[in-house]
Amino acid sequence: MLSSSGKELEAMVRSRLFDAGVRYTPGRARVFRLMEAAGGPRSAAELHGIVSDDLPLSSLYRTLMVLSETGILEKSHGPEGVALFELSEWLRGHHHHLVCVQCGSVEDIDFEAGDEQVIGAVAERVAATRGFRAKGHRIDVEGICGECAA
Amino acid sequence: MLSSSGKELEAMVRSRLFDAGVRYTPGRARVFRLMEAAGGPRSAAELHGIVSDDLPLSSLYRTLMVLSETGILEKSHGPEGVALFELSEWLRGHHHHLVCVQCGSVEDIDFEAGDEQVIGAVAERVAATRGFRAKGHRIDVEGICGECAA
DNA sequence: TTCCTTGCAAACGATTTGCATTGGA
DNA sequence: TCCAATGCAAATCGTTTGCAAGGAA
Repeated sequence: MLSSSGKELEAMVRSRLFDAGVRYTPGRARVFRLMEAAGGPRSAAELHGIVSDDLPLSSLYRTLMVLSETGILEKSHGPEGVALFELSEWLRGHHHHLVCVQCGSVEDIDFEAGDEQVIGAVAERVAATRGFRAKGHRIDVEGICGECAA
Repeated sequence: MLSSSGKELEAMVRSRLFDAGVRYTPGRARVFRLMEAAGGPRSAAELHGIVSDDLPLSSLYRTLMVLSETGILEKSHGPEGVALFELSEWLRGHHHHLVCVQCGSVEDIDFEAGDEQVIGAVAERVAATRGFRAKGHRIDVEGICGECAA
């Protein structure tokens, strides 16, 4: 679940961009709202498909880069290597992903606090045995989504 | 830890390639041994750096593709989007990764059986609430490696 | 001989960048 | 006025592919 509602999030984004000396333009607002509405990581191509009308790919990429550099979005990569973007954790809240190995869809999923705590503890303990200081973890649950199972 | 030792693994690879009607050539053996020796996922560029002498990138890519298609290797993507390859689970055994957010290095890490069981159960339970049938999971523990912390 | 494999060079596709233009504060 | 933001086209870079030559069965 999102940690705050629309207006609040937008205010947080606006102020972070301001602090970075970057304008909150209509184009950026548009991309931000798309990401807010998305239920998981999205590729530039998918986003472009939605706003295909008047938003050049290069501008979209530039917007995604600015939002990533300012910490609004986080960038990752799907199984085929295409870049995927999603709201970063301080806006969206900590979560994981359900990845369908059949159709490739990716959905956000929230674990319960208790489960998170257990997993975090395991991660820290195991990492420590290698002189590694754990800061966080990323989990992809792989399987078959409802659509594909039907 | 690897589930079997060198000779055994090679025999498994050889027979799987044979079943697929693919030859176990010196070039493929060479790449396989590199992957066996690697302690984590490796990019084509990294591998090429090791055998730079006489192995064209295109041949290396083709070898990696053949080994992936036959299930010897698994392909994923690093934070910058470059393709990474590693021995697949039936050869290497189930494991996870320690990812250093500073230098980008990726090391294999084995969780204890008990921890795996707990995590697997959580993943299945959570996935089920979304009509998703969990088959497995992938965990990246992010943090600072010993080298970078020093 | 018949396929599979290899190397080279060319092709690809996703992403990035140079540059001139537009627009907001 | 001034600097950031935009659009377009061209450039990049990792990766893939066509094609002809080399080799094993």
